[in-house]
Amino acid sequence: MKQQLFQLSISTPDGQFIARYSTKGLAELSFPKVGSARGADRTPRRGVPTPIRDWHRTTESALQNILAGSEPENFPPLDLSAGTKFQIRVWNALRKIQHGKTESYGEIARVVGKPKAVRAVGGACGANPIPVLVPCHRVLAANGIGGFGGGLDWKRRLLAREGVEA
DNA sequence: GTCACCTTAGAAG
DNA sequence: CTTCTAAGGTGAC
Repeated sequence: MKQQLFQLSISTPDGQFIARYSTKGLAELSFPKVGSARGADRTPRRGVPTPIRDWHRTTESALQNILAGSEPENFPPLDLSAGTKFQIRVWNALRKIQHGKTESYGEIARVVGKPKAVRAVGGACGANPIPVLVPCHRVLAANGIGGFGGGLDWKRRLLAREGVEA
């Protein structure tokens, strides 16, 4: 059974992000599609529960803050229940990385109690449903920036905004 | 079952 | 210094 997600868009200087909410919180966030300026948001004007509209406000503000290179004051509740036990631990570890700081895949692996599961951490980052708010981009390889599934370009840009040298 | 992936420490050349 | 290998979790085939 698949539960209904409420999809709303967020306009930023970098384009239109798409946020999807479950009844538990923000479940997904996706980068703008290049070139598509049209309102692809299937925002159900009348079916959005009040708490979700509220979270969306917070998400918008948090996202815009991060893109502008500053630390968000508030985060919406995140619904990470789509992930596996391991992935959820990784994502929670990522959320602890402070703005402007970075960790290596090895560090995260150690934090989640699987020091040797470095590559698995990479996998979990790639599976991260909420980029930017769950800062998968703050995880670098031990010898450089490493990779980035949805465009290494974004990773570099986000890090640059935070004043991080990659 | 096999392979590829946002990795890395260590051994060999 | 460069190259190769092995090892972990997960999803696609």
